[in-house]
Amino acid sequence: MPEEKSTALLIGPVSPAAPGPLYQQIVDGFRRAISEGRLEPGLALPSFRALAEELMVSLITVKRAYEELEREGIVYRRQGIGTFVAEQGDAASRDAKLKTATELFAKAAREAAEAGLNTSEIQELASETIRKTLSDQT
Amino acid sequence: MPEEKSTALLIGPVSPAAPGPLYQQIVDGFRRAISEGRLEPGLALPSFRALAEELMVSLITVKRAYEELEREGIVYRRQGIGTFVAEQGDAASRDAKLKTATELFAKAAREAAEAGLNTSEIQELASETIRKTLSDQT
DNA sequence: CAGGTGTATATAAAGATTATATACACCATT
DNA sequence: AATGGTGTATATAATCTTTATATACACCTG
Repeated sequence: MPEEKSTALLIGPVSPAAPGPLYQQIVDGFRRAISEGRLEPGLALPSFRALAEELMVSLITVKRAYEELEREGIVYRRQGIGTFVAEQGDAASRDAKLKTATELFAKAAREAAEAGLNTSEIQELASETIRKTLSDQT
Repeated sequence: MPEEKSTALLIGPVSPAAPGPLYQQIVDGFRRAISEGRLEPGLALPSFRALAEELMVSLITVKRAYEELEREGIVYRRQGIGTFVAEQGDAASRDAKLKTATELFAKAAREAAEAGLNTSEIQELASETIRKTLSDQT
C-alpha cells in the first residue's frame, strides 16, 4: 500500500493558539496548497473524520472549513463519496477575490459620492489611492 | 422663555426596534442634521441628561453617541459646559466619509492584487465598477 | 448490509457589542 | 464656598455573534 502523506505537512500546522479560528486555518492551508498546485484537481481531500483526528479538532470544524472551500468554488463535496479538489479550484479562488474587490470598490464609490464628490473626482481618488497602495508593497 | 424645540423632531425617532444600535441612530441623526445645516456651528447640543430623558435611553448611550460625533470632528465637548457643533462640522463629516472611502479603495486594490491583477488591470476594474455603481443610483 | 462518506440538529463556551446604574470631576454662577 | 448645571469614569448586566462540540442521521459503494 502507498505511504500516507501527512496532511499537516501539506497545509501546515493548526492550533487554537495560532491567530484566527481553527476552521479558518484549515481553509487557508488548503487554499494555498491548491492555488500553488500542490493538490491537483479531482484529488480527494482527507475525509472529515480522518482530518479531524489528525488535526485534533472536531468533525464539525472540518465540515465548516470544507463548506467554506466549497462556497469559494475551490472544492466540491459528494455525500457518501468524499470531498474533491475542483477542476479549476485555483481560478475559483481568484474569482472569489475579484468579486470581493469589486464589492469593495462599489462600496467606496458610494461612500465618496455621499461625501459630495462627483464621478470624475471619485475616479481620480480611486486611481490615486490604487497607485499609492500598490507602490507601498515591498 | 423661548419655546424648546424637540430634539426628536430634529434628528428623527430613536427606537430599540429600529435597525442598528441606539447610539448609532443618535449619531446618524445628528450627523445628518449638521451636514444639512440644520444645526449651526457653535450651537449647543442637548445635555447628556436632557437628551437621555427625551429619547428614553440611558445617559451612557448619549455619551457614546457624542463621543463618536467628537471622534469624527463633528462636535466638541467641554467638561462642565456642554457639547457643541464644531466650527466646520459639516466639512469634518465629509472628511470622515472620504477617509473611509480611501481606505476601502486601498483594501480593494490589495485584494485585486492578490487575485493576480496588475496595476493597470486594477485601475480598469475600479474605473468600471465606479461607473456602474454611480449610474445605478436613481 | 457493512463500512465508508458527508449532513443536520441541538448545545456549549467564549468573546464582542450594546446598554445600564452609580458615583465622580469639572465649571459657571450666585 | 455652595449650588446646580455640565461632562467623565468604573463596574456590571444583557444580548448577540462567533467558534467549536457531540450525537444522531442520510447517502453511496462494494
